[in-house]
Amino acid sequence: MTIVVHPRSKEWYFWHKTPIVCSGERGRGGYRKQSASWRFFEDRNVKVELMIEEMNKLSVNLALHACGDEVGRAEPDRIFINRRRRRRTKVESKKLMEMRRSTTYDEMGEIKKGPWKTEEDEVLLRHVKKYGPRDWSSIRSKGLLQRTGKSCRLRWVNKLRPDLKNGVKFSAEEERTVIELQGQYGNKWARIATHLPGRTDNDVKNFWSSRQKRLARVLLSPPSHQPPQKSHKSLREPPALQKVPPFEAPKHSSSTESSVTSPKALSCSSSYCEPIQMVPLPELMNPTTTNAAIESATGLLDQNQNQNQPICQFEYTTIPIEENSCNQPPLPPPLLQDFHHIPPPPPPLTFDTQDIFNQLGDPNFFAVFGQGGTADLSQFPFVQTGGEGESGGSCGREECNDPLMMEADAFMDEFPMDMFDHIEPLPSPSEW
DNA sequence: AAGAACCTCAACCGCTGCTCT
DNA sequence: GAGAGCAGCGGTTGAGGTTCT
Repeated sequence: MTIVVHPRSKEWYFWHKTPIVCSGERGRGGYRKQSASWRFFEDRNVKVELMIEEMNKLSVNLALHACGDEVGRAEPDRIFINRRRRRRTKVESKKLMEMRRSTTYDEMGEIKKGPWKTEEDEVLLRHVKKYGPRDWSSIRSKGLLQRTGKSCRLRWVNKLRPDLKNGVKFSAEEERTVIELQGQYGNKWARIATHLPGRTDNDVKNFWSSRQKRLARVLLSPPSHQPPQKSHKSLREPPALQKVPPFEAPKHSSSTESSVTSPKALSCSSSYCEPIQMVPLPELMNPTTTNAAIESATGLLDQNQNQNQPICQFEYTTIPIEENSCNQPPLPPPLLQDFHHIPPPPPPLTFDTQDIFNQLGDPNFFAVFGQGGTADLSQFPFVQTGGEGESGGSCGREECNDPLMMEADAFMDEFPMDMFDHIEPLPSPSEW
């Protein structure tokens, strides 16, 4: 986290993954490190004391703009942080990128994070040339780069190492290899990568992860809602997904494991593996066969076929599916191999504004701010604490009394309309 | 044109195991 | 043998790009 101050506008940029813009007039009394909400910054390694001191010195008030994931509001003594996962528009993304490119920011002695610059790569390459790919931490101790040894090593291994197939998609052969080896070794990406020249463990991991997500989505999407590829996904399937020929792959031998929910069962650690015939992935795209295949593979068809609403149990979850889709002839069990590693369906959107307010209703939520306790709730304008307090004043609208009733956009409406007009790309440093 | 959904990939984090003192 | 430091690994996150609505 880095703090950037614009000398003219006195805007503060708290540089994390995304900037938070702070500007405006100072309230009476200046800032004090008082509110538990400062923890928000402390957790991000912001030098809070310095920040407060500087803010008081410059007489700037703090208002948090929505320029990324963090959204909040500030009052003279405290800051209210909310988090809102909002996808940036293209315009916002461009602005952000422009800001990042044009901003030179004070390192304040902190470790640099984020994307690598060409100059940094060059420094790293020079170091490796001279000393070999080792002593990563010495790069920082020698003052060559403000990066951790870990970060340097990662950069070298994943991007700078010679003979890497950067930007080259996995061939069908490579995909086959990964699938096969994953079945053999489990998620030992580094080990798998040793069989793939020019590929890193990160490459393999990313490939596998993408593939799993894709498969999971295909499996979880209701068959009846799959018109002749309304889902644009399979139109964009990578070639290998469509062309991977059948191949031999190990199979879990334990019949009891096939429907077990333990994640341990996901990897083929069993010593007894027998080769099975794999079904080409395009089969998975067929909604009429997929669910039946799952049922067949998990051995649940028999259990459920008498029920009115057929259920396809898949690993951890139970998925109601369309009646007719389970009446299709099942595929042979080998298809199971491909489903073993699919994670349970993701939870609902993790951290949107509604979640925030749900959490605000939970007394334990504020424990994360360190000073815990419901007594602190009064500091938060969106939480009804029973008493009147000053909290109500900061809200100014009756609907705010019920956090659960407050919509995300209503929260945004709390900001002055012109506040967001303030967000403009920083001028280039030369103009400062 | 704008937004949503999805994909890819770079980079970070936490943990583990190894090596050295 | 204990502890510190480091390298490596696997999981996760988030930015940016692409495609579709």
